[in-house]
Order: sequence, then structure tokens, then C-alpha cells
Amino acid sequence: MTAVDTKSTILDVAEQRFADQGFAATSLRQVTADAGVNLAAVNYHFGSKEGLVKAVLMRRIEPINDERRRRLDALPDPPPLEDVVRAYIEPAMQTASQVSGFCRVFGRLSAERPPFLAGFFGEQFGELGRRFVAMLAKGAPALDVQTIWWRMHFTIGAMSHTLLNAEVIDEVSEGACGTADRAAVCEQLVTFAIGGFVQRGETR
Amino acid sequence: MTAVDTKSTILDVAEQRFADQGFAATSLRQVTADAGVNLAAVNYHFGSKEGLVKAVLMRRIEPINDERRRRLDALPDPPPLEDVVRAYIEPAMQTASQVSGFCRVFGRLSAERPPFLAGFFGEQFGELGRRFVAMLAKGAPALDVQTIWWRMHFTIGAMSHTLLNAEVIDEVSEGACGTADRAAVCEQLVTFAIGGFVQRGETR
DNA sequence: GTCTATAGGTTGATAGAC
DNA sequence: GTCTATCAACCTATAGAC
Repeated sequence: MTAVDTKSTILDVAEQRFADQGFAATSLRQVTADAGVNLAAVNYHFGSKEGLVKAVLMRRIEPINDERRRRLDALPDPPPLEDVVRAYIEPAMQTASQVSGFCRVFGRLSAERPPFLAGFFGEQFGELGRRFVAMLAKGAPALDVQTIWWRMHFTIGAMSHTLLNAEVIDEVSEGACGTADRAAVCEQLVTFAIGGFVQRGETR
Repeated sequence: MTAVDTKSTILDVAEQRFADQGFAATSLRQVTADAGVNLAAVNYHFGSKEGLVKAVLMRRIEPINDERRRRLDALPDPPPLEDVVRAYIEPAMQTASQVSGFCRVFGRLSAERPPFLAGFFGEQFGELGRRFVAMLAKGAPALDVQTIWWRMHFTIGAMSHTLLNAEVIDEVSEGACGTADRAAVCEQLVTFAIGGFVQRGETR
């Protein structure tokens, strides 16, 4: 066994490239050249470009969703609303703070959403999403199910946008937002999301 | 003058294609074939593929930002926080409800962010973004500037994600969220964003 | 303004030697 | 498992006739 094997080197480089450029704009030639491996290695190890991007995503999503399930399992009944929100946000934000490529690869691909990934996100998130909605409904009994769904989508959008555009946020705010302190970013997001969730209903 | 001229037909078709597939995955051959015009017409009217996508974006962004400026101009001093939030969200959501392609083309391209558009979004949003931050700060004097910036980014993320994924939201929520009623979606979003903004500070 | 034809380059994937 | 060589398809952009 060498220091790092071809397969995981390809995964690392591909994650970075897909994060920077997206799926359609990234060629296998770029990936294999950066990784210092042969062009044919991608097809040998992953079958196709689509197989590669799925492998890149799965490597990060599975541990995050496992951690989310573990946290939901540990909550009391009824669960505090804040803890449910944190169970969703924190595992992803912590991974993003440890794995630089993941900061954007997930947000980018979920925005680009190439056709062959259409079912993929539904599979990864369907059952877990329904569990979160059920828990949120218990934590905020005054809200109807439709409102819970909407607010979860808004929370996902805020998080996805933040993961995707960290450096843009730094730039456009002229340094007011320090994205380097990931823990502080996570707290800002949690606070905002909880504020959105505790609203009673329409404002007009 | 014919019923619809070549140039605006290309813009309409390109908007739809870029919305569905993004920039890199859309070829000029698809656009010109759908539009029933010649391949060379794109380069004649827009100079290049990049020129085309900029024209597609400008056609929608300019009126939206003009309307936002008009609304900011009309606010009292100090402005009610809710009205500032509405001044940002409503012009975009109303355009999205009238122009089906815009629902996704803006969110998609701002997520894909091809390199040549890097400066474009900054130009379109820089001055206006600073104006919104200043107005939000007046409307929520208890918050520091950094928190204002973060919450505006979260609001943009929630809106962008909603515009981009309307049909996905319908599907994953199993119909609980009716995206067809655009006005109701807009109200859900405004309510959520205001809730996030009125939070006093950290929750822990 | 619109067309055909094509230049000049890239892509994903694979066959077959080692 | 890794390599070279190559295929067939696709792309943007342009030159030049009408």
C-alpha cells in the first residue's frame, strides 16, 4: 500500500474541482492531471464521470446524515426546537469547517442538479427530511405542517448559500463577515433559523 | 417587424435552457435549434455565449433592482424593518411569478457562478447591497453591522434556494408546500426572514 | 440579417499492451 | 492496476455566399 492510493487521490482532487467549477464544467482530464494519475483511472475505479461525482458526494453526505440521525435519536420528547435545528445544521457546518472542498461541492451540485442526480438527493434526504419535519412539528406545535416544511427549506437554502459563497460573502461585505471563524458562522445561522421558526404565522 | 424577432426569441429560449441546465451544460446548438434560428445568429447578435448569458440576466435583473431602489427611496426614516425586507424580496418573487424562466436562471447562475461572471454579480449587487444593509441597520438598531450582513445573506440564500427548487420542494414535501401560489410562498419567506432578523443575538 | 460549411479544439469512454 | 493511443461525438466561433 502506497502513502495515498490512486482512488482516494482522485476523490480528493475531484471534490476540489467540482467544488470550484461544478459538474459540467469539470473535465476528467483536469481531474486526472491534477491528481497525477492516468486519464483511464477514473473509468477503471468509478465507471464513469457520473459514478465519480456520486462517490464524491456519498463520502461526505453519509457521515453527516448518520450524525444527524444519532442526534435526533438522543433528543427528549418533546424535543426543544433549538436542538432539532442544531441537529440539522451543526453536522454539516462542522464537516465544512474540517473539509475545505465540502464547503462548496454539496451546495454547488445541489444547485446545478445534473439530471442523473435528480433521484439521488431525494434518496439521501427523503426519509431524514420527513423525520426532521416530524420533530420540528413536535418542537413547535403552534405551526402547521406546511409552514414547517417551508421554514426547513428556507433554512436549507440559507445554509447551502453560506457554504457555497463563503469567499463572496467576505468580499461583498468588505470584511464585515469573517467566514474564517466557522463556529461563529454556525451560530449566526442557527440564531437566524430559530428566529424564523419561532414566528407565529403571517405578519400581514 | 415580424411577430417576434430573432434576438428576443433567442433570449427567451436561452433563459429557459440556462434555467433548466445551467451555463456549462447548455450548448448554443440546443438554444438555436429550440429557437428555430441559425447557429450563427447567437454570435451575430450577442458576440459570444458569454455575451448571451449576460444579456439574459440583465433583462431581468435591471428592472428588479430598479424597483428595489424605488421602494427604498419611498421608505420613511427610520424605515420599518419589515418594509425593508419586503423591498428586497417582493420585486424578485413577483418577477418569478410572471416569468417562468427567471424562477431558476438567476439562482442557478449565481450558484454555478462561471468565472467570467465573477465581477458581474458584484457590479449588479454591490451598491444596492450596501444600501440595504444601511437601511436594515436603521430598522434594527439593536443589531451590529456584521449580524445584519449575515442575516441578509441568509435571506438571499433562502430566496435563491426557493426560486431554484420550486418543483423539488413540491415533490419532497409530498404536496404539503404548494409552490403554485406564488404570493403565499412570498409571504412565507417574508415571515421567516423577519423572524430571523428580529432575533436579539446569540441564543447560547 | 441569415444562411452553409468548416476550422480547430475539447470531451467521455474504451481497446489492448504491459 | 496502470499505461498509450485512439475513436466518435460534441463544442464555440468564424469565414464567406446570398
